[in-house]
Amino acid sequence: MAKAHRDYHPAKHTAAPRARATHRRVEIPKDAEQLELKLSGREVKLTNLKKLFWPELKITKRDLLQYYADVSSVLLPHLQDRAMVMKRYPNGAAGEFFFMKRAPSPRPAWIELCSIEHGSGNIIDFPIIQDLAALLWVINLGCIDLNQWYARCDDVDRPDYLHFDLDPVPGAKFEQVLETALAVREALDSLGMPSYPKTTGSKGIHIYVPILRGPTQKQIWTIAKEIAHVLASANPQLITAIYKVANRPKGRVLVDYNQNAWGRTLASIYSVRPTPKACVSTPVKWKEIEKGIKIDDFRIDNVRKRIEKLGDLWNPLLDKRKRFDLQPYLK
DNA sequence: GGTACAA
DNA sequence: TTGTACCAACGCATT
DNA sequence: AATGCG
Ligand SMILES: [Mn+2]
Ligand SMILES: [Mn+2]
Repeated sequence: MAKAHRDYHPAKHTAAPRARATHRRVEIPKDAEQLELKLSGREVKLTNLKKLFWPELKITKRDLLQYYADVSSVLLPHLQDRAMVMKRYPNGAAGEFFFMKRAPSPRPAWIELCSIEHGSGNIIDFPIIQDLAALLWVINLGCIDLNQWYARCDDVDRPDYLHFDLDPVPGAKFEQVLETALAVREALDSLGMPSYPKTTGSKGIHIYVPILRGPTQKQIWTIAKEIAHVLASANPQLITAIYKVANRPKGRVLVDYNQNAWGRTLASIYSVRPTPKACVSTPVKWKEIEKGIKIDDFRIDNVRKRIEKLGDLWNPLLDKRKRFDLQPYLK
């Protein structure tokens, strides 16, 4: 394999034979402490099912697994073919966490891998979450939210989207995040870029733009940076794009373009977050942002009902067509 | 959450 | 048998 | 070259 450098990161996708049936509702029993589930012929062992992941809310690890099983049909397409960074909370939402990139062993033979060479020469075998069995396997490891790469495994330096990560600087209220989101949409509209918002489930909003695959992550970063700085200068009382924390004016909303970088990730759509109320990163309509929403309107206990009603509002992010062509904007 | 290894 | 360590790492900006 | 940042 050729050596990795800034704009070239070889990767190899190790795929097992596919068994990707869409499932009827999978029901995880409430009375078992551990069990093995057989899903399309794949056995996955689920453990510590009665452990309280949110003690105050009486939400168990079993309940978290059940949530992910229930949303899997809308979630899995967004994870397809992407390396997954695991953020593991074996002792629940308030417990300590650690990041893990290598798919741990032993593991089921059907866990697919994305082997990515890093600039340092390190080669890391990330897991890819391709089906319900793999999803439950990774949640059982203690993952609460899911953090997948922006680029698919067959070309890990050419992402499928550009995004803006809106973070309130201390002192800023969520209303300002909403206002900033609308300003970002307006700027993207004027460039002809389609844009889709979701709550992060934590404190901010993510806005994604589906793009035609082609530009490198670095080129996408450059464009996002330009847009963020234009927005900040046009709305200096509301928005900042300053990278250094100490120089960042208080009470503004950071339009963080810096996450558009190789090997970085954000919490995925439909991820439960390790917050006190078990909030979920939830796609919303621009109309809802205009009307006003709150982060904790969307939680592990009510998002399933919303999905039943609205389907996957981010389905356009998966569309092969109707993706924005950044080519004319590349330097 | 699960393994490896030391005590 | 129990206890503890381990489990990631990029690249750009600033200094 | 080392540190800060997310
Ligand atoms: Mn954020
Ligand atoms: Mn951020």
